[in-house]
Amino acid sequence: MLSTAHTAHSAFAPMATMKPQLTTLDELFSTVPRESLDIGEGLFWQGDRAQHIFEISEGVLRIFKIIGDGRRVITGFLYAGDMVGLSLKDVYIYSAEAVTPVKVRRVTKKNFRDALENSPELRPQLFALMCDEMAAAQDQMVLLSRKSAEERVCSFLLLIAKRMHGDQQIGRSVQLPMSRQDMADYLGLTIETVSRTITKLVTRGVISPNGRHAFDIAKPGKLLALCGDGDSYEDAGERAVKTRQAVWPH
Amino acid sequence: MLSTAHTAHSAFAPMATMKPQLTTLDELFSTVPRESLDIGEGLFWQGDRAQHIFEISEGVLRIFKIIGDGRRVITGFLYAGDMVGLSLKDVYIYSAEAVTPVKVRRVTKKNFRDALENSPELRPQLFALMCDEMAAAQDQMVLLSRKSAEERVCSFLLLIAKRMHGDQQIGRSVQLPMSRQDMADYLGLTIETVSRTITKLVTRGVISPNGRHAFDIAKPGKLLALCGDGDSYEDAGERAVKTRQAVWPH
DNA sequence: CGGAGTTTTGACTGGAATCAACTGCGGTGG
DNA sequence: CCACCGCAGTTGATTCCAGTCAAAACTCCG
Repeated sequence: MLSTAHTAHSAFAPMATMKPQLTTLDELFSTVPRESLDIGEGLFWQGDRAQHIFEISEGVLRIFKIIGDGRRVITGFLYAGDMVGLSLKDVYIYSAEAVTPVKVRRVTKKNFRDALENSPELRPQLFALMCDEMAAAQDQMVLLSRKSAEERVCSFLLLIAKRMHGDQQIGRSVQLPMSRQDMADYLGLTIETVSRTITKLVTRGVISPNGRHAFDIAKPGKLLALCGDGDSYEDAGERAVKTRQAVWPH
Repeated sequence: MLSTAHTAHSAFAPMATMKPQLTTLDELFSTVPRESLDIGEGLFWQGDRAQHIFEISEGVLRIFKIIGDGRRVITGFLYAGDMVGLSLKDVYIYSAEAVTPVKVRRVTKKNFRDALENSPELRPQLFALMCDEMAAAQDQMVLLSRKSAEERVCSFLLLIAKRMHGDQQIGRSVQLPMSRQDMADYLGLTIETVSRTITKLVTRGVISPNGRHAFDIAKPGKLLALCGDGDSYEDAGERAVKTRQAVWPH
């Protein structure tokens, strides 16, 4: 994806290792056969010995944790191209299940480590991936910590809309393959609140249903305004700093 | 921008660089002079150009995001030994302020990248750090998504108690240098709810105050039971998997 | 057509937020 | 030394948003 350095590189050192030098993380997985998961099937469970790292090549996966009395928290939905299983622990600290039919490829942690050590080009890619994941986790903390039910649902619709269109721009339609329960467990709400909130958005003409698991975004501007990210500092530059200091003086 | 081409040569020509090989991340920072921050002083702000990575050598820092209308979410407290500023973005996506007087060292992102590329020993350390951070973020999502006010406060007390004693075992006393407002913004509660919850814990004899910003843990077992992590799957192994499948069948 | 699972809708409850008053403490200066 | 101020924290009264409990409606199947 980035970097054209490998051309120069391979000219000097193709023989340094027996393994072929990789230039993208995708290539690492591309030689492995794909495995299929049915809807609802688990890829691994919280507590399993963590021996593999997976790349999703098709479908949607949910990642979740469960605490004592059965409360479930979905910490993320993963789409084609995402990786899962990255961790230094020797057991997985969360579970992964298929939301839709899923195809994945797996490599062992050892092979993954070796590939990284052998390819300087892979490392920044992994670093970038982990940073993105961290940023997403922080956005989710903001959502769970301070956003209203309506803001949460709107944020979610926008997130999935972006995901579906390659993170570039927001499309006019959103597919929501997951159940209302999944959404609730991701947004820190109940299934009833999610349902009511969606109904309200439909009634107000912000979105319009297209079956139960798809919506058209009728008023993208309105949706954006309702998601609670305000005049988001994300692209406001210097001015943002001023404002922020005014709001939180010390 | 993040060309890594030069490292390709280093396999053949380790002398190509003047820099000494480092074996721990600490060493990378150890040559740089320390900077001091007063209480409440900012290290950097959300939106600033991200040019440095910092290591905290003393004190406590708060990391937070602010959304439009002034809502603040503290995504973490950092202690001596922690690093901050890791990101691939060219601007910081959160702000960092001193909770107590703080001493930090900084290195440029470029130096940081170079050191990583030159030292195979550093990379797993960074990877481990990022994985831990990710795991902490997920635990925080669980807290914010599904825990009651009391569970949140108890979890927080246990977290800080662990932090203070080098992550090994929980001490009998907890120092809370941050204000109630900071705690509230970290736990997704209001200042009043934090205060009331602490009062209740004191009344019930679970903890006992030691000034306003320190507590003794009178009943560690009780505190652990109240934190909401239940018969935590974290150390339950195989049995946990069974139970989980029973609770969340498909 | 029927039945099970999912989603929606309705009535009511409750836990944390909000609004407001008060307390305690540390610093400052008369 | 202590009266005063300002701030952080506590406590109390009330509100409200989302949760809970319950039932109906819709879908997807066989």
